[in-house]
Amino acid sequence: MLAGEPKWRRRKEARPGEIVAAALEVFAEKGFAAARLDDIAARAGVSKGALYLYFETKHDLFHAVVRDAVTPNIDAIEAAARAMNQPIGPVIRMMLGRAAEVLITSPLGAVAKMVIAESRNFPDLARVWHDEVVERALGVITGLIEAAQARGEIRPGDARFHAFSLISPLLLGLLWREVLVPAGGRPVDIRALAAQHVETVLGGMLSQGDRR
Amino acid sequence: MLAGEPKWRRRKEARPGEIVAAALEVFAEKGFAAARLDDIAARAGVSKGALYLYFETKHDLFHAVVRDAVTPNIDAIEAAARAMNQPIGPVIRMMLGRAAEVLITSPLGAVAKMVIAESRNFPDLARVWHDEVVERALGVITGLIEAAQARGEIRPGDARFHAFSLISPLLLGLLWREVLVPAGGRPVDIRALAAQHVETVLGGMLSQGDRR
Amino acid sequence: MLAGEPKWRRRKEARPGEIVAAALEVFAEKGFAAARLDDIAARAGVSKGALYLYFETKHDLFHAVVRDAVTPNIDAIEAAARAMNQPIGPVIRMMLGRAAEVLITSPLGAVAKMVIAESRNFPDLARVWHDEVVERALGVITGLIEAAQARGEIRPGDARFHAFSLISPLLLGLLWREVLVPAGGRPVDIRALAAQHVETVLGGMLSQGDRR
Amino acid sequence: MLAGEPKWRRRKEARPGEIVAAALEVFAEKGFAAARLDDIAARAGVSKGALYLYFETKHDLFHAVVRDAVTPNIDAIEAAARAMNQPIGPVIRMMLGRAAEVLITSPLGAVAKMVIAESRNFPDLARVWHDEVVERALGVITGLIEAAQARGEIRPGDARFHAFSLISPLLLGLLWREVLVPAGGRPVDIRALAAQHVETVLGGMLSQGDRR
DNA sequence: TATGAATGAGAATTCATTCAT
DNA sequence: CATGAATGAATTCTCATTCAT
Repeated sequence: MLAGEPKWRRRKEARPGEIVAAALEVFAEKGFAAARLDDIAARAGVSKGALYLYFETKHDLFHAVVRDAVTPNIDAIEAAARAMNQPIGPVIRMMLGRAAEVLITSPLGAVAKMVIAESRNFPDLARVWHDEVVERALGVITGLIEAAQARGEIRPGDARFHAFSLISPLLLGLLWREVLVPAGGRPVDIRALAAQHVETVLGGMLSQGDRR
Repeated sequence: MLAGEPKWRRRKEARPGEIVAAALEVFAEKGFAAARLDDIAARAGVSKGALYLYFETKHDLFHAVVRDAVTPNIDAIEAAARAMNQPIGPVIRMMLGRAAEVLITSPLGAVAKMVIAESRNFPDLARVWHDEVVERALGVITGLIEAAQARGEIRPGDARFHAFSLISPLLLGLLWREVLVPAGGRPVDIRALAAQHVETVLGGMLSQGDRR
Repeated sequence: MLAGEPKWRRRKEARPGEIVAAALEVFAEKGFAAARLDDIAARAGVSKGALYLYFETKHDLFHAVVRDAVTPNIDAIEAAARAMNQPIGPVIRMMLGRAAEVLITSPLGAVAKMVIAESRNFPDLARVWHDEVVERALGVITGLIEAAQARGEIRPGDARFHAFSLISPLLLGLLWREVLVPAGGRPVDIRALAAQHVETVLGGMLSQGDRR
Repeated sequence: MLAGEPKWRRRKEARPGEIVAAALEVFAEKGFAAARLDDIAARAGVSKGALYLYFETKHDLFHAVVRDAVTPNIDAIEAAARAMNQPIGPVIRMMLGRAAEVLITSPLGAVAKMVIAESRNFPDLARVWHDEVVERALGVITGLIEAAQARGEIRPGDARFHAFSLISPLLLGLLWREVLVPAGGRPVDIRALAAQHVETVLGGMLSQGDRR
């Protein structure tokens, strides 16, 4: 070994992130209960004991995984809400396109699966998802629709239901990819699905004169 | 315990069903790994050992739970496919209404959650769902849409994507009820959601002359 | 089914014997602890509950198996002791030949294996074997040798050791057959082994003038 | 517990040996199936879980016990084969004396008992014994005898049977000590038995001129 | 008598967590 | 900080024994 070269590099800063990343993989693969800390430690390149330097318990680590996946996306959603005064058609197209992009490229799908699976065992995580992700995204879209209805761009009808109508194929696509493709289902082109869906729904939602 | 009350009673016929019902509850509540056979036995009013008279392993019992929930619904889907030559609007309205009814009143929601959660640990169950439930339902609807497109009732566009568009809010509603309502989310009226959604989507899908 | 023909034949008398025979097979195959009463019952063509009509416990059944194998052989040994006043050579040849025959054709080998295996868990069975089988057989032979020594037919030396010398290859052959042949060992011709052994040992034991 | 006394100590090197030793005791006492890992752990001064740090399963531990007892004795046997060109009488006397010593002072007796008991459940262990212990020892002695027959020192006759004749009282003595002495049998002086037996058998085997 | 469904104590095995090093 | 040996509570699965039928 070369003198002066440290046996291992101190990475106090990086460690928690690496552990969370490894944990995400293992939790997504096995589910919370079936995931073994041994595996997570091994995948993070760390000893089992080291996990406990950064996280109090397995539950704690799971929380961190979910929160870490949620946090960055909150801001993205908030930002999207700025463009609220544009004509609704292009706004919706843009938002769904962007949302599809996020879902495809981030681990949100895997985390969503975990939250669904463990919602009864970790009610607080389900609450975080509800409050910070779902309700927020839904609120933004519902707000856009209500404003558009007020302007006469969109036909009357429950704005929240309209938001559900718009978002839901993304969830379906997500779970399809996470659950059914590994089981032999043919892959779904989420972007294309979202694009066609938006046009269909806009076609049904927009007032006669606003079809564009 | 009342004197003269037998410690147990022979129930060979009824037992498996009772056990599967109890197992469904516990698995839905805790997930596969976290569910304890003790709890399942207790909820079924049976000793732990009795479980093994009817099911070889915990895995086996889980399989039985999923299959028992799937089987009866397969026929319902098949039956729905008969009405294929009606004008598409009423047919779609009827089918989605009926599907919403089934999802609301059957344990399919809970089972879907379990399948999503354990898709990696039980790939064969994910496959059963894919083949027997999802692909089948999707196939029926896709077929209807293609026929309607051939008749000029529905605009061009990927028929499978249209089917996704139609079905997806049901999945969202389902998971909303299973996951987010217990976490404090406000309940969703799945029937009303389905009703409004159908009208919106039909509005966007139907050709100009067919709006009805 | 022919009228008048009983569904099954009452065999109150035969049952215990059939059960013991089945138990011998299973115990010999698996050992006491690993033997399952289910298997014994099945092999005896009887329900598990029926076992308890004839034997109080699994231990009890094991006792019965060992005793049933031992009892008939005791008399044979006793009978052999009558011929004690013949010249020793032919007597020994005859006795060992007969013993080899018994060991080859009776389940004594299997039972011996069981007794060896369970001697610590069933000390009383080891005692029965010691008292009723081993010590008895040994006593007879030791007596014969002592008498022959008194007559000057056999050289001086510990008569009991001489008895050990004579008997031991039979035990070896027995265990060879039970243990090593199933593991790939080449079979031993116990009769031939006994025959050659007797001549060798007699050659060493007999006084000079008595070689015959 | 004394304050300051650690709940456990790191013993990575020593542990496996300690556990195997404890396991040998318990297996020899109870047999494989009836031995409880709890007992083994307690006797090794270790927690139940620690067993699984060193051995995958109970079967695995049993294997280790048998192999550990066999291995060192293989070399001893091989070494004994060097002296092959001496006159046969002294060689045989020496070998049997040494063998008796090994059997008396090593746990081979207990292990032999276990192998006999579990030969059907662990056929591979029976095979190891056959190949590594029995056949090897027998081979050496058979070889010696054949050489001596070629030199005319020993009378004609099946050399392998002669080897059986020589060895068998050791097995008898062994099992006597393991099985019958605990059941009340009077102890056997294996050394004296071996000594007298060798002389008797040599007396019958050696050619006329070679009696020494 | 005979059955076999049901029991429940017990055993092997796993794994989150701790702590001496 | 970091390690990983050790712990022990928890869990699945087995099987001798019982007892309603």
